[in-house]
Amino acid sequence: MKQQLVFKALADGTRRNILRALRAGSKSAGELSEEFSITKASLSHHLALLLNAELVRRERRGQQLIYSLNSSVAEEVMAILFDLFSHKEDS
Amino acid sequence: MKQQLVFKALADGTRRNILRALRAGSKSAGELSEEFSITKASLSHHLALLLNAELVRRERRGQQLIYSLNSSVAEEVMAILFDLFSHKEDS
DNA sequence: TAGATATTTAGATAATAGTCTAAATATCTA
DNA sequence: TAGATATTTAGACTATTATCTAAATATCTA
Repeated sequence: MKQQLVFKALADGTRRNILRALRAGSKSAGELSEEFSITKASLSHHLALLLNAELVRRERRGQQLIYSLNSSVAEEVMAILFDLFSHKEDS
Repeated sequence: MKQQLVFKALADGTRRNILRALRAGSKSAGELSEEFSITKASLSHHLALLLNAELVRRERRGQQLIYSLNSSVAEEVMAILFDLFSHKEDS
């Protein structure tokens, strides 16, 4: 996991909203685009960053590309935060 | 807690390193500046963002300003991540 | 295979962010 | 109170990023 990619990906509100939208289940790029008031091109850009950070997975189903959450990276982020804020004397 | 401020603050590697540096205990701006190869002005800028996000606390001791970790916000961030990656059916 | 649909990629633009130097503010001490 | 020390603030510059339109790619279906 590349920390920098993950934290940069999480730094944008639209991308966090995309993750939230995917909690209901996996969705195609087109389905997601209906929920956001940005162009499909911009959404695709955000999805590419989320994918690059491994926060989401992608699989093709015919003409569509289906995106879904990758929860395991969230666990890694939490571990990093836990470490980041753990006072050295504590451990 | 303002999510946007916290995630933006965590998106920069230097700022995450500042948090790491503070795990050993609270430090003054000057002490911190010895550990980073940027100007005091730039460091001050980063500290202001961390403070604004409430990831660190600050108190004056004479001429010095002492910075320390604010672990409670880390816990909040973890809760948000937990929520962000929790599939709706699960809850 | 042509045309339609789904999505991404390319290139441009405007806003945001990180860094620097120089100047300002706050506190201490002789 | 004057000068020294510690830190921040102001203003400028460059790099990065979010967004858009237009064009390209991939897949399906008649």
